[in-house]
Amino acid sequence: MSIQFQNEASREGGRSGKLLTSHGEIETPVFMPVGTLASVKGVPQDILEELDVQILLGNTYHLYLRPGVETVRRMGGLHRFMAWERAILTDSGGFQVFSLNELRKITEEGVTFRSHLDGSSHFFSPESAMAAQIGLGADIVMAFDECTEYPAQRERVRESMELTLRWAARSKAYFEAHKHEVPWNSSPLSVLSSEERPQLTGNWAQGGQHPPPDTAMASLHSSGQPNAPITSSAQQALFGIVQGGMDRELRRESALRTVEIGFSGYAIGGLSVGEPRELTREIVESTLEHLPADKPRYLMGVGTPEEIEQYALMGVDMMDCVLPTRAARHGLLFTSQGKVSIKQAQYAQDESPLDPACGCRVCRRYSRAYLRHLYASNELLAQVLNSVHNLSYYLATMRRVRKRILAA
RNA sequence: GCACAGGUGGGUGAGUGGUUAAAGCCAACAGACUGUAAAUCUGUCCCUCUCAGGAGGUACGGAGGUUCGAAUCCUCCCCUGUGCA
Repeated sequence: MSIQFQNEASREGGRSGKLLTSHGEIETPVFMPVGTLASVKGVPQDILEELDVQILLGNTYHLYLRPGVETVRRMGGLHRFMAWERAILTDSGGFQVFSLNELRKITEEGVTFRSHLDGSSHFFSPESAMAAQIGLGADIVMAFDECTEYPAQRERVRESMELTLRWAARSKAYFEAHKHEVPWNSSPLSVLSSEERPQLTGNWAQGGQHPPPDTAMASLHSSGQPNAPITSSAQQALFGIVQGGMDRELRRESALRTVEIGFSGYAIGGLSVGEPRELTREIVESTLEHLPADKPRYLMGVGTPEEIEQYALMGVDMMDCVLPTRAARHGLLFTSQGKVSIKQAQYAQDESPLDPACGCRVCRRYSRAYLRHLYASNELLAQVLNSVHNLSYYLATMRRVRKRILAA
């Protein structure tokens, strides 16, 4: 099977469980740091491990442009390439269709992009996006979707949603036909050290050793009992993405029809695109109702520490957001006392730790005055330390939420 | 001492008679950031008042002058750099 989700406890609509992937087990609800270019900007992998990051995001579009899917595939896939043995999820590139809006052209067949790096022209379709994600070899891959802009007319939202649904079916069809081409071996790599790991020669695609046949979705329910032994075969899982803009009715329809196509998990996409925060919450809430309880639910691109806590307690299992890392690089830090803009003059002489309630390596060691100085001096270390702290804060927030749900 | 080249707002540096309180960059200060084209972007950045649209004052080394009008032209002075004595 591609992925297992075991729901262990629920409370106030929130739930906690385990997600079993080919590269380890993930406790949910989980926050997934974003490592677009096979790197969480500014933070080395060993620190991510120390922070107890269980799963990272990578981006198909960016990695496709550089270093290229073929390069990553030849190096054994993203895990080996970036020396990260825990789980990885890749986004399909659908979001870039949205954010690179000046450089794209969408047709039924797919999207023509112009590279933001050199202006060269490229084409992504559901099929090619799947092929790229299989080549990269993340544990969880996303269907190729269109992230509907906001605001948008209802007719436009519906058309966009229909396109995403057609692309979802195509994504799944291609994925099912080609998922055996994943660049890693069928034995769980996470339990092997680098030395023990079988050398991948790169001819995996030419047949020969295929992973065991897919037993995927069907067995998901039956083996969901809490005490079942954790055995994950090496296979990717494909998630579908619900769209439907800010329209509850279209969201419902999108959810039902996406579930009908059948995926290992379901994402709520198309939010955090400029709409008021309150509206985001309403749409999340009304979309969650229509997603199956036995599959992981992934809210894409959200949010602040308060938001991820809130959504976790509403029943969202997975979230990712660039906010902790980007804000960190820009001097905005999240603490138990609220936001701290470390660049402010008021911290120039402040000897106290950034967040006295935080046990992270940054708060244990450095003063606000020092962090402000690093930032003001444009020292690289500022970005590193700020990112480590923010991620630590996000991860700690989710640990707290899990604990709270499990204690119920 | 002579000859050139210069002295502009916190710094650097444009501007060589009139929308010039004076470009751009830097610094400083504040704000934004939510499936990463982001070590990015936006605003403020001489002083005072403001019914927030503006109003007034001061300002381009100093002092005079020419002109309706000067950072810009002229005279003298002060200072800096380079070269020659």
